[in-house]
Amino acid sequence: MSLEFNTETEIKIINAATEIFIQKGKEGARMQEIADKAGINKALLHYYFRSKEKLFEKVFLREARTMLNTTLESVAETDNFKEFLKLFISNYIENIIPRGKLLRFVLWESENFLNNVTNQFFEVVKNFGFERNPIVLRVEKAIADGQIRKLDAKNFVLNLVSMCLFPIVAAPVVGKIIVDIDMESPQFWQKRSDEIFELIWEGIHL
Amino acid sequence: MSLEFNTETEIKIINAATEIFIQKGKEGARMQEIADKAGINKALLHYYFRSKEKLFEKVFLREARTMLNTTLESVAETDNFKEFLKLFISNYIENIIPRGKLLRFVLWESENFLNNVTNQFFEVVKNFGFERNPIVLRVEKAIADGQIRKLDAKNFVLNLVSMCLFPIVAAPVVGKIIVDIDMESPQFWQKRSDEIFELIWEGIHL
DNA sequence: TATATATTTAACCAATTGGTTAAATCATAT
DNA sequence: ATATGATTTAACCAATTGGTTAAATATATA
Repeated sequence: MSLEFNTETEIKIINAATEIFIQKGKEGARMQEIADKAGINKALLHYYFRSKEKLFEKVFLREARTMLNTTLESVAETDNFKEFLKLFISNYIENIIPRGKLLRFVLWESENFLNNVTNQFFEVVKNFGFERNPIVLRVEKAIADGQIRKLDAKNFVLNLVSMCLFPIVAAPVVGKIIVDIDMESPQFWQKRSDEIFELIWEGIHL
Repeated sequence: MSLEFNTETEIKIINAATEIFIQKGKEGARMQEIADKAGINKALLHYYFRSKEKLFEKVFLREARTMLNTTLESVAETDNFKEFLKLFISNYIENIIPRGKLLRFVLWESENFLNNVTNQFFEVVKNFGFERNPIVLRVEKAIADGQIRKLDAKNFVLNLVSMCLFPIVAAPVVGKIIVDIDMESPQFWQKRSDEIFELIWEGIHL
């Protein structure tokens, strides 16, 4: 399915729909509200995108792709794995912070589009010029080069990504539960990046 | 608000509602479907719980509480921090695995009930006989006792919880994207527990 | 100007949804 | 046996929702 939107109206619609869908979910969103936010009427909305179902699918897939792109865009190019790690963590967190709600949305709605998400993933990876997940590849290389100790690369990447993403996904709850932290402040996330790096690096360096 | 349900019918309703709400979310759930699953009719459903809104609130808060209880139930009592860590990770993962969908549900719907979730949290913590998050307390004690190196306890706990929860929250997507892993197999999660522990322990022991 | 396309207007529709009502039935305990 | 509360039945309602239609109008292009 093409995810390119050409005409101005198409773009206005998709942007409005994206905002509403992320905010309220597929079931909670209302076609009328989307039309209003796009500054058009319902007739035209259905004229461009036949049904809510089809509109949602386009929105969701584009956003899923955004998430994957954001991930790969956070990968720094450097032969020094220690530096790579430090940069990835701070880049990734910085890039994801403004997308917490989107992340929750994707995780919540993804179950109905699993195969499509898979396809998006491999397309994005290919677009970046890789055959497999470049982060896993990078870790495997670091092991082979003797830059870090032997470990299970996939679980390691899962750990790395988890520490970056989960606190952002769960920010509303975590922010309320853990007192004395302000999850809106850049300092918190800066310090958090350092703490993640330190824990990981201490746990893997030779 | 009381979250105790006494009569058999109340329980049947709450259980049915819980299943449907977790599966379809607040907006996606249908009162008729809940009544059907509870084996009663819509009139009786509204006779017990006046509105969808009120029914949902009770369901959501009880489930949020379940999540928090599950977390604290995973805390093992042992003076040896290394052992504590090992046990917590494997217990927690084991306890959460059957609740992945619930976790997604809570994270997605929580924004409208943030204050209630906060209250639940402190109630649960108090029920377990603590004044503050017992895991954070435990880490602080381990530092004070010289069992691990100095570090930011809150960020450490955030890291710990993230590595346990995120892969379960994101399991549907992750399972599709990372090939060669079967996230349904107990062996995968057993090995994952070991990998998490190893990474953390290597990163914090003296 | 003529033609084609984009957009609005506004009414409309069928289906669904949350919720109500009143009378009938069932169960149970006094 | 009867009184009380639990449950069913079944019809009903108003509001909302996704979606359609047809005619009018605006816009741009040839």
